[in-house]
Amino acid sequence: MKSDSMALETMRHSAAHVMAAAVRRLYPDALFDIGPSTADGFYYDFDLKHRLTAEDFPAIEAEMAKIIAEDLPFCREEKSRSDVMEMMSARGQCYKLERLADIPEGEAISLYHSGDFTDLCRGPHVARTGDIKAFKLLSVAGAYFRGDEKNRMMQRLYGTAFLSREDLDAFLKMREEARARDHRMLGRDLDLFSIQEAVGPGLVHWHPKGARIRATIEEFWRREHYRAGYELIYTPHIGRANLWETSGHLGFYGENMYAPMEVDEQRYYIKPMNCPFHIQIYKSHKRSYRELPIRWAELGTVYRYERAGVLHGLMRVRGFTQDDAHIYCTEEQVEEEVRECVRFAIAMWKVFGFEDISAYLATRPEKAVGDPGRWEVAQRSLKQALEAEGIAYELDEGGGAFYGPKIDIKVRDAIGREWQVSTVQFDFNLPERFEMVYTGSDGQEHRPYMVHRALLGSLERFFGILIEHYAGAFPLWLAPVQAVLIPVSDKVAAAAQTLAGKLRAEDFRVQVDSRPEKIGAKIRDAQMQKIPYMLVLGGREVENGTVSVRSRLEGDLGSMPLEALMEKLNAERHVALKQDEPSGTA
RNA sequence: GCCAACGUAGCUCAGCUGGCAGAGCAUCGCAUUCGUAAUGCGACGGUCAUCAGUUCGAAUCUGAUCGUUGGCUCCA
Repeated sequence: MKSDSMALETMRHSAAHVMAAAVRRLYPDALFDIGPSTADGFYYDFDLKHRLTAEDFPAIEAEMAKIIAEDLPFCREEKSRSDVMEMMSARGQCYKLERLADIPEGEAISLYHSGDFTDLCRGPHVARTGDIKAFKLLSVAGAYFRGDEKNRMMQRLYGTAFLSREDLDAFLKMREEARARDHRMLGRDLDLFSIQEAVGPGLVHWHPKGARIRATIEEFWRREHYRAGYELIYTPHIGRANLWETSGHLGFYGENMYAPMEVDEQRYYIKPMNCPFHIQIYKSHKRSYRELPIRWAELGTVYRYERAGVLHGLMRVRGFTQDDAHIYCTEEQVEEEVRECVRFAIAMWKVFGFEDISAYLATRPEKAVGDPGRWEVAQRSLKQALEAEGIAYELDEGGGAFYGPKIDIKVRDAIGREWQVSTVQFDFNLPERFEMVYTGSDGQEHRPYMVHRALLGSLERFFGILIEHYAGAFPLWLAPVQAVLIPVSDKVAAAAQTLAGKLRAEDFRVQVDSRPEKIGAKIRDAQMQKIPYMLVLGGREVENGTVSVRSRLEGDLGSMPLEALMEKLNAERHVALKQDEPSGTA
């Protein structure tokens, strides 16, 4: 397995060389940067006059196929720095010269030759170009030299390669699958949400069906928070400039904040964060150690200016609602509080069908505020929480924010993609800036520990992930329309309305499709809208007091009495929610 | 913000080197009253993203703006 992945990486890197060689044959003026393998393929960065587009791919692929058919050997050659420098200068390969300068003095400098193509490269490579089994070019995009936006923009050509044709086909099929469940497309087709030019980019409209799902999520979220010992609060959407000066956001987050509005000669900013408001509630009166831990949660809507190029459907927006909470506690309580946060996050994700959960632990960076002893306490608690809950994690040493260490939790969706979602982070900055204190049992003032945490992240992004995870086919408890009633003819239309009324009285979300269409057409529409159940009602059913039930997944289930249907639906909608059991997160 | 591509009816798309704006689906109307993935006929629907320019004439060519997409950078 390990050696397989090594072999794959090596082959992809070699494929990048072959692609570069092909580009050189087709565009002799091309300057080369680097061409590494990536998680699912490879790329190579070029600087060339011709603007590459997907239309150029067939020609490049054909040239690559030719090079592979030539079955050229990859030959390694070590050379002196000056020799390589001379060679690259002669060819005008300025990017290669810069890369050469990066190689530390004393380290071996190697070239790889394959036919007439030579590249400065550490290797390793496959033995011959013919070892590249299956490849395909995927896309072209701009990329800054060395990833720095101050540098020149290169043309990055992406491709992928696999050890077999079957693997490549499987990969392409998976890509197709990911495209088919794109939340932007499903959001429109299932009438869940929209983002409109007339209103502005990154601003989300939740249509009735999307809103119904959101309301269901929010109800569940609130109930679980109360059960877990949180209090819920509401705070304003704007606040005076002075508040943001105290918090420091105007200084270090100002670029992401919207311009202020002036009211009564005071400047007000729309909030990019909820924290200062939560802190103000904390500071509304003197706090005792007896009140701690304090856990306050809010579905807090914030607005952040995100650069135009980064917006993406629901995944990256400019206005969004965080499922935010802040915990204020004593040092003794830190460990337990952090562990509860992690436990709560895991429980939450499992309810929504995400089972594969892992994490990053990011620790103290070079530049940091706060007492190192407190950082130590915080980091230890985060580590212990992950280990106690059995969550696999990667350590990102020095990757924390300047104000505190954090855990980021990631989940894998139904088609294996990872999403970074929940976060638990300490803050040693805001309690100082706002001079937050509590009175201890010793009668002295102490600084509380402060933890920010979001379980779902933002409702918008969470919704996007959820749509793609379920491919729009939501489980019964989330489905905006749980069942559609299909009267066979007008003769039973009234009976259908009566039945719908009975189901609504039991909190089922049902609609009646009374259009003068054939049953087949109504079934088809319901299937395409991914409605879990279709209830066909005709003379037979009305006479017997039954309904004919069709499941979205299993097809025709035959007739059953109304009571049996309700029982079935009830059992199914309560599976995830476990409504009558304690949540186990308190 | 940067590089590139794109923007024609609610949706998916056609519209050739500049010469009358099109189809399917959806919507609406009429007929059909139907038994588990598309009933038939008809109608409505567009400042061709916006604004300038070139031209006798622009959906088509040029520029700017807005927006979208794929990446880069960012993601306190």
